[in-house]
This record gives sequence, C-alpha cells and structure tokens, in this order.
Amino acid sequence: MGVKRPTSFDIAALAGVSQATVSRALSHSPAVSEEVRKRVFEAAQQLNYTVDVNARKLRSKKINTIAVLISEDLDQDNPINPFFVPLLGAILKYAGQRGYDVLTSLQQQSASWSNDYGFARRADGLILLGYKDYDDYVRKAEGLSDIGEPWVVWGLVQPGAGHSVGSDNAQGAYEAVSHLIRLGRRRIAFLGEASSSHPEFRDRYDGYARALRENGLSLDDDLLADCFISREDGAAAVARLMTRGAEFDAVFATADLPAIGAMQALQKQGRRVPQDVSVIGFDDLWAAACTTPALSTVRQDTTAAARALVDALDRMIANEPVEPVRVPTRLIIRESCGG
Amino acid sequence: MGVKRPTSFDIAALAGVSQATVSRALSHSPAVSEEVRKRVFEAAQQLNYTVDVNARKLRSKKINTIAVLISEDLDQDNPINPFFVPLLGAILKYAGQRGYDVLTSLQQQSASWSNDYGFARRADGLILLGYKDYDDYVRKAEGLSDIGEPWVVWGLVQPGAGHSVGSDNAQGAYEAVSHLIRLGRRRIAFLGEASSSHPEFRDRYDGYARALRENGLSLDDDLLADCFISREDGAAAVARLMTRGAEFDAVFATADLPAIGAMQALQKQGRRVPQDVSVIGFDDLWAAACTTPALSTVRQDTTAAARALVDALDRMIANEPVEPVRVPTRLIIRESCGG
DNA sequence: TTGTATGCGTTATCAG
DNA sequence: CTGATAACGCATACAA
Repeated sequence: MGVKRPTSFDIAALAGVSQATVSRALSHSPAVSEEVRKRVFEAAQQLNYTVDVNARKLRSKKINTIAVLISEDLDQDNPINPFFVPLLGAILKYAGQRGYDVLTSLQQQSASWSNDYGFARRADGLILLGYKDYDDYVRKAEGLSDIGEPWVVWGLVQPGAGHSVGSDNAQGAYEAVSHLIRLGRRRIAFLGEASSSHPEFRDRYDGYARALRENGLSLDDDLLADCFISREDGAAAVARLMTRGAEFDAVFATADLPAIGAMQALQKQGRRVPQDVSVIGFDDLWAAACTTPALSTVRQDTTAAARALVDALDRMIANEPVEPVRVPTRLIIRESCGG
Repeated sequence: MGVKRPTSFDIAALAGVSQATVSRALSHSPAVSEEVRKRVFEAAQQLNYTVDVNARKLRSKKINTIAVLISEDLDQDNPINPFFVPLLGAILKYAGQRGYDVLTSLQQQSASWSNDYGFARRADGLILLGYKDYDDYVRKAEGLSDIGEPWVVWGLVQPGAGHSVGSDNAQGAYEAVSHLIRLGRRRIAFLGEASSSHPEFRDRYDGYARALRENGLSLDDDLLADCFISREDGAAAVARLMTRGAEFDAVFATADLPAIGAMQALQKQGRRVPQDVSVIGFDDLWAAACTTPALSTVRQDTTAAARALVDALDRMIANEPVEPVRVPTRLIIRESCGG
C-alpha cells in the first residue's frame, strides 16, 4: 500500500548508471552494453520495478492499446451477440501476444462509436463489433473518420475498404445450402434478413440463392422468413412459415440462435429434426453442440478473424496499406441436417 | 491523421483563460464561475478537444481503470468458462457506469496474477476470474498481496476476506437438491469435485449433503462422480456411474456444462430425461434454455455479482473497509427435472 | 474565483 | 555506448 513505487531514477542509482540508460536498457534498445543491461535488470528486479505505463504512454507516440467496442442490446437473453464472445476471446489472446493491452467497452447500439473513444488517446485504434444496420454503420463510420483514429469493423467486407474484415458469408451459405440439396432437400426455407440494410445477411442470402439456382431449384418467396439474431425470432419465423402453409423440408438460418429457436419450434409442432426437416445454422456457437439434435452449422473462424482484425489495425496504426479480408468458413455437419 | 491533438493550452488560449482554469472547468471543479466554464466548454467543443487520459493518469493518483484477469484453458471447446461471459459483460457495463475503463486479459492458468498487471500502474485494481484449485489460488493471492494493489476474486467467499465475492453456493445447491427430493427423487447423484481443493464446489456438495440429511436420505459414495467444468467430463462421469452399476434417479451437477454432458450421455444410453432421471445444473448459461429438454439449474446472478465485485474493488481503492459478499442464487425450473 | 509554477515518470534528442 | 536535458499534457499547491 503505502510503499512508493520505485522510478527509473531509483534503478539508475542502484545500477550506477543514468536514468536515460535505464530507459534504454529496459526497452531493449540495441545501444546498450550487455554488461550494463544486466546490471539494470538486476536492479529492477531487486526493487520490483516496472515501467509506469502512463508516463510511457504520455511520452511516446504509440500507446500499445487497442479498444474493442461491442454493440449490445441484441435482445433480453443475449445482451451481446454470443458469436462475439469467442471472437473477443481470440482478440484478447492474439492482441496480448502482439503486445497490445485491450480495453473493452459495451455500448448501446444507439451510441456513437467515436464519442467515448475518440481523441482521448486511450487507444491506438478501435475494433468494432456489431452494428444495427447499414445506415447505422455508415453513420458511425463517418464519425470515426472524422476523428482520424484507425479502426476496423467486423462484419461486412467492402472492396477497397481496408477497415473491413468479415467471413466469406456468401460462400459459407452456398456450401450449407448445397449440402442440403445433396441430401435431397428441395424446399429450403431461408431464415434471416435478406434486405440490403444488412449486408452480411444479404451475402448469405445470395449464397443461398446461388446454390438453389445452380441446382435447378427455383426461388420461392414463400420460403423466406425475416428474422434477426435471436432464438425467439427464429421460432417466430418458423411459426409464420407454418401458419401461412408453406411447405419446406429444410431450414437454413443466418445464425445459430434463430436456428436453435427454429428447431425448438419445429419440435414443438411435432416435426422431427432432421427426419422431417433439416436445419443448418451459421456461426458455430459452442451451444450448437449442446442441442438435440446437435446443430449443423457454418463455422466462422474466430481465430483467423481475430488475427485479421488485429493485424489490419496494427498496419493502419503503422500507416501501412491494408486490404479488406474475407475469412473462409467451414461447414460443420452434426445431426440436425441428417448426414 | 496528421492533425495535432489540441491541448488544454489551446483551449485556454481560445477561451481567454489559463490552462489551470481549463483543467478545473473540465473536471467540474466547483471553484470556477459559470461564465468561464461555459466559455471553456465551448472552446473545447470547437476544437474537438478531449483530455489526454495518459497525462491525466500520470499526474493524478487514481487512474480510473480496472483490470479483469480471466484464467483460460478450461478445455478445448471452452477456452474460458462460459459463465464468465455474462459476468464479464455485467462488469463492463457496471464499471462503465461507475466511470472506470476496463482492461481485459486472458491468462494461462499457470501464470501468476501479479506478473503482468502488478506495478505497471495500468489499473487501480484487479478483478480475478478463475483459478485452478485452492493451492493455485493461495499462491496467486500471495503474489498479489506482495504488490499491494487492490484485488477481488470471484468464487469462494472467505469470512473476513473482503476481496472475496461469490455465490451462495451451499444454499443454491441445497435448494436444487431439495427440489429434486420434493419431486420424489431418492437416489441423487452428485457430479463435481467435492474435494477441499475446490472450495466453491465443496460448498455445493455441502448443500447437497444437507438436503439429503434433512430429508432422511443417506449419503452414498457410489453416487459421487468427480468431474470438472466441461461437457465431456459430465458425460464421462455419468458413464462411470452407469458402468459401476450405481442406481440413480436424479443428477445434480455443479455446473451447467457437465449437466448438459450428463443429459447427452444419459439420452445416448436410452435413459429419458426427466422421466427416468431428473437433471439440475448450476450457473444458468444461456445455452441451458437451448437443450432438449431445457435444463433446470441454479442461476448465479451475474448482475449482482458484477456490482459486488466492482463496488468492493472501488472501496478498496478508496481505502475503505470491505466485507466479503455472498450473492444469492435462484433456482430456475425448466424441463430437465420434470416439474 | 483565477493565475503561476511545479512535478508526475517516462522517452527522445543531442552531445560527448 | 552513455549522460544531460528537454519535452509529453495535465492536475494541483500556492499565491493573488
């Protein structure tokens, strides 16, 4: 408690060198003799010294901190999109390896990305997870551009926009739906927002549509059910399909949460999964393996995503050019699609 | 990019006051006239000024930052204990409300809590989530005491140890097992580590034992199956019980993850849940509502937990006395226990 | 209520 | 390779 922290001057005195030399030695500057470096480290250890990061950050240009801003308010049960959880974990891990501290903040979706984290020199750059729709995204992005701090956003991948990193949504959906067709399914419902205001979901819809087309199946609007990322929405969407008398033998959902809701709704209506209806989701939440039947899904690679995000941000911080990244997905076959 | 950040001197010049006055005005010091405060805020807004947090942290004693250290390596599928996720979310939210920044870090369980975060004046205090066992805990705690930085740990509640905040594990378990007995279950298996090296689980075991005792049921070692917090462990534990021919009509697991694994293993062996075997878990992960049947469980109140953790830490930082906190749990009845 | 002066603990720029 | 010395941007004791 009361013990005063030692400063680099204390180390200098103990090691018999100047304070400047201590600083150099501790930051592994090449311009310091092995002999002196050793003395400094020993003194530091002896006094239990560590650098005051605040002084360092004040003085140096780079701050070695990344801020992760997560938009919350997904729904009641899931204040944050569960997919973000392993993604955040991967970011924490990889950023840590790269020597970055990570500040994490939950934000109301309505809040501006730039308000809290702009300008304060808290972080060198921002990683953004989640936005409500494309308009919301654009508005927030503009706020960020104004403050000039580097940022990357997870989700949509825009050609030419280096700050965009996302899964290969179209391809992932294409593979999932192709698999369903290969299993003999012909009437495949699509659960999700296909509107252009949700580009990621739109991409998944495009993959869905392409798979149908290439297999000579026609698109049927009766099989489209709008829903957002929640179990309740998925259940409601399936209920709507059934109420309107749509016939379907498979469901492709744009996220695992609605897929799980869909399975539960189907089972409640006495339709067996996968015998009567195949179900495939998107994300591969860990809970996907806990449902009965276990959920087949399109896995998003959170490790690769985290690397891409942090690397992109790191390059932007260093003022290097950055390309948008599209992270490959992988189809995970469990029980819910039957084979 | 290249635009230089304005400093408080720039604001001072624009507002026609001294830098010190700017500082006072912006930190809402009472000793500044309304008139001047207004001018300062206008100037700040005009120049898009925000305080450099690093300079502030260097200069002032308190740095308004909390570090959350999460021990990882739970198992392959779950690099971090899923229960920590909503807890972290609640901490981020509440700490944000209280004006704290939050640094989050994943650590190998083997790592020392103090190594990275001690001394560097990154944070005013530490919140610790997860430790391997009691020995591990003690070792880490000692390291922390050495550095003298305030810390609180989630988990066990030690009388007199203000840095300990946890659920009322014994009571939660007691209520769950009592409920099973009320449903007519008589042979209730306990899944978890009951050893004294895992105090939280030991408390849950004590609650289990008390419920049996008070209802005239005897403890039977045949119904105890060691397992840690993972689906695989839960499944394996049930398999062991069955292999050794133990008869049981209910399972109480010390966490949802093994409870889910147990359900899956039971179903795979053709035993119906809840008709043949009731199952209750502990935590109330969101995934508990996604299983079939939906999992009954003892909910840990992450919101209250987060408040308790942050409040305790806040008091320690302010050098005020702190009492250990035991957060109440709530039994959530779903389908897996049948009633 | 406001201004002046000082220092927080580093890193960076110069000399030597 | 090392040592003075000057910032970094703010908060605060003290004086007015």
